Amino acid sequence: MRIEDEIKQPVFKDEYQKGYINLIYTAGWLQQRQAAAFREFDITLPQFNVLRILRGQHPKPATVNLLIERMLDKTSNASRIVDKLEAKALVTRTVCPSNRRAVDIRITEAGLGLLQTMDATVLSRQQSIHALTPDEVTQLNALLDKIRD
Amino acid sequence: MRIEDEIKQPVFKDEYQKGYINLIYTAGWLQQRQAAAFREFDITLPQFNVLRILRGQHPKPATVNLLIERMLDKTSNASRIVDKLEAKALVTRTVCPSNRRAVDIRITEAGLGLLQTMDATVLSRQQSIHALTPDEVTQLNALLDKIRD
DNA sequence: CCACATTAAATGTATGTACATATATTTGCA
DNA sequence: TGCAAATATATGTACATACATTTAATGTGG
Repeated sequence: MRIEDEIKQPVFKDEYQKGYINLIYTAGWLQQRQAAAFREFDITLPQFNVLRILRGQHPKPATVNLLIERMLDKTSNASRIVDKLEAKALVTRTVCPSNRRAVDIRITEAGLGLLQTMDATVLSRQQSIHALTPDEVTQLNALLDKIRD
Repeated sequence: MRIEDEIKQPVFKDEYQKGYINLIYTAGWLQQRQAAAFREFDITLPQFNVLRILRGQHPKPATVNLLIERMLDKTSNASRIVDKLEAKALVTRTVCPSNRRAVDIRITEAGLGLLQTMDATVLSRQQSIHALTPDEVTQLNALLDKIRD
């Protein structure tokens, strides 16, 4: 659907303003579809992202700092997201022996199992972007990178 | 900066996965820049968006329902955002005379004044998207619309 | 006319975000 | 050595989001 119709704003000042709004709207649209898929697994999108980072490290531990570095939203509060995952026994938290300020965070077997169950679902929710041809995705990536230059 | 470097994930499964992450990351990047600009005006991004919708209606009132229809994030809680704006005397809330379930929300003179002050700042924060040529923005809009088809 | 569904908004609760601050540990250097 | 700065994480507070529930007003079919 055209962005004009989705937010019932018939006129944009120019194509740039439309691009700006379209970009933010589309990202939100994609994220909401993912969040909906996550609900049945009783997990949120940031929690899922943290779990995936931990799987990437497994069996090595990660620290909170490493999570922050890798997360899409750098300013989020990794510590409290780990709290929630720990409460669900999807990760463990132990004081790092070599640096007692830091905390070693590890994904548990339960966490790995959950991710495996979810992989198919999550990937299918990312399918919307496959509406683009390979050339178009490459174009999109170039345009987005240029915006952030 | 390339998205690979920004989130320190050197390899993506394919260009589609990269596109997905790039889209969400770039939207967040843009929104954080805007939020930073808003801070000095003691207003948040959703509050600003609601104010702009109200200015669009002015001098007609809007209802909470109309705000929800027009907001970029449809699921957000318009009622509580209006609470905050009302507390700052940027909007007024009166029971709609023709339908006492509904609430007429109007932007105040103070609200209009704030928006006018902010317009320049906000626009300058949207400048990043002007890194694109007119043709490129048009391409971007077409690609985003295609994703949401 | 009235019970019942529908509609509009507000509220409750859990989670996440943004920013400042606190606590504990480690490091560096006078 | 000892003490200040830096580092790693946690916590406090305000705001927003997501979803369910509640409250009040309106519409509707029997």
